[in-house]
Amino acid sequence: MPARRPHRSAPAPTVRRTRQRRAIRLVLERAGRPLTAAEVRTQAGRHHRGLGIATVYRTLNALVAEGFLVTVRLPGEGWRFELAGKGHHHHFQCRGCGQAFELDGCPRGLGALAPSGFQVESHEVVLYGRCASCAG
Amino acid sequence: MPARRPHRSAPAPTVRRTRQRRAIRLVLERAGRPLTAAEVRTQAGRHHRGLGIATVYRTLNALVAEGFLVTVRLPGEGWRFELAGKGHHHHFQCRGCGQAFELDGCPRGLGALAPSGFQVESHEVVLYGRCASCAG
DNA sequence: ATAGGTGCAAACAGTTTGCATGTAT
DNA sequence: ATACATGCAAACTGTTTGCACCTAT
Repeated sequence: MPARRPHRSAPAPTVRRTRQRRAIRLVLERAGRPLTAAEVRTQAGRHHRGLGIATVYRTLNALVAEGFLVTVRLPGEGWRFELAGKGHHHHFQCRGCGQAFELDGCPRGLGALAPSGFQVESHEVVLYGRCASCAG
Repeated sequence: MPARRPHRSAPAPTVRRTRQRRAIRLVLERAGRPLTAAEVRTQAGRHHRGLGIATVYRTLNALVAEGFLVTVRLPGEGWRFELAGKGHHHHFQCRGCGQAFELDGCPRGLGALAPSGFQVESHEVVLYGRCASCAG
């Protein structure tokens, strides 16, 4: 029987404040829209040269685990990350620049589309078109 | 100046009827819902052992190019393929079995969700929950 | 001093492509 | 007979993981 670690002694794993993490958090806080890992790397890389993509993913996933970010997936696209706590909303993707944006509001009566016997638990809505910059 | 190929002489590339293509078309015709390449391979493979995944993709993409199939992409999922010509519709994905199903109808007023300055060109709606089999 | 973080490169999954062989025409 | 189709393996993209080195604590 292996010696059991004494109760209450598990050292809370220290979360360190590194330059990379500061930069990544800052980028997300300022974005106001969901960002891909590549977008985060590019934007954070302006302040911190040579930021590795693995570090970006690890940090983003850690921020999701601690509840600071949530993930967003659009059809045919990779992971995006946005600030948590915004409540139910949907997204818009621009066909010009490819960027994703947040939308307010939610259409009603979506559940009525499901055939009988199907139980609807949640839904996603994505609008496509041109963002304000690309439409101009 | 390179010798130009004579007008009207391009030999129309013959499309061959192979066992694999028959099987793949048949699977899609009978599915009644969008299938992944892996699903197509499994189902076609019942009639044709040892069907290569590359052949499945090449055939599916050819069938899309000739207008027999259309592609469907759900958030976080790979390509799916369904029969063309069904008109505008959306999809349901079961959280139990992961399968995708077609829905009828379309909610109105989605465009109203977009902020001013954004031009909405199209939209996607995906419902999630449990299909009739998985809900039972 | 030490646990945790970083960057590189390798591993991975889904999809596509190159090439030698097979086969419908 | 010929050109298109197939199957395997390699290439590719986006994401994750292993590992030696680095650094905040």
